[in-house]
Amino acid sequence: MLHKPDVPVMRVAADDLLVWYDRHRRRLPWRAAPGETPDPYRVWLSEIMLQQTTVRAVGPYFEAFVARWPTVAALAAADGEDILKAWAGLGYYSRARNLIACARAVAGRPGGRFPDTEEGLRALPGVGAYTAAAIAAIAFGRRAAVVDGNIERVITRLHALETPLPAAKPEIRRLVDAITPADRPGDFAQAMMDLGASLCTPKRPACGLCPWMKPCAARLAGTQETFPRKMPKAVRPLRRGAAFWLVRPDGYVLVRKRPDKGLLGGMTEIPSSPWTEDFDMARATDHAPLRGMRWRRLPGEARHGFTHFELVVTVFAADALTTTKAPEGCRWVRLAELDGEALPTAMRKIAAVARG
DNA sequence: GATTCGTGGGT
DNA sequence: TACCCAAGAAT
Repeated sequence: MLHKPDVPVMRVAADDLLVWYDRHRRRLPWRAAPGETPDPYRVWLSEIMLQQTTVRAVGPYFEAFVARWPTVAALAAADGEDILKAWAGLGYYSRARNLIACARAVAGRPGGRFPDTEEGLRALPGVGAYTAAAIAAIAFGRRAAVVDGNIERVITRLHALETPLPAAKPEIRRLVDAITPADRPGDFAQAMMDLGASLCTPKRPACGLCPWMKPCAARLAGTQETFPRKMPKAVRPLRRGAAFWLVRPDGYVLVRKRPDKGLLGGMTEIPSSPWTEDFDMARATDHAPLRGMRWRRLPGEARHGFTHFELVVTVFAADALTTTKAPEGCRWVRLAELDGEALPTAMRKIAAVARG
């Protein structure tokens, strides 16, 4: 099944990659200098932030977090709401909720230290197969098969692996495990990720500079850009909804905390209707947080793309009184302090439409 | 195994 | 413009 008589099987040398890495390693805020002992807290925090998130986007967030919460104990002792506010804009907010739970779990362990094995790490909230292996290897020098999106691309090209993702994951893991050295496993993992990020890129890989050019089966066949194979993805539907911008004459606006689970869980929102594909805009104000208001539809719309659907929100505005009580689950926030709230980007776009 | 879960930048 | 993609995890 896996035998490909037309593709020569070549020996892949971990050393060739490590030599390249020692010369070209990226300097990243969370990466310890050569010879220095990595801080498990910084390794963990960066790995959580980097899940499905670019290095560029993570940078400022990582710096802000370690400046404000220098240790896992400090993070564990922090107000959860402050952490959500600091995370706002980075996306995938369940990560922030798991971050809090994980910090508190670690702080409650003997010595307040992270587990130093892949298995122990895997049991922590928000730590899956990739992150557990990455922390074990990078922070604790454990030999572990680290497989992220970069490494999937590198490995499927190296072996010209025809199996489409995600079905290919178990085989990729075996192939990575087979070449992971006992010495410098953390550097090896980071080297493969650097390779995927800088040379073995999705488009126009720089094969001429690659330390693994010779053993790469896809390069030999000239098909490197076609890997990894992937299952076609579903079309993204369009959902619509309404948001309700209620302001008081003294400069307060009504906001609401979203349920802890689900989309934008635990974050602050401009009170909104559900978002559906068959939203009835004529009955939009049925979803308003307060009845009996003179809701007027504002010009323009807020558009935002989520992973699995496209969103278009129509904004309705009304004037409240200084004495208007906030409905259940809602609260008043000073307009000038709205930016400091745990507002996801989608909500900031809605606020921008409302404020003209 | 398939879905759900954000956001910004690159092409 | 309309995709694609990024140091994935939880359910």
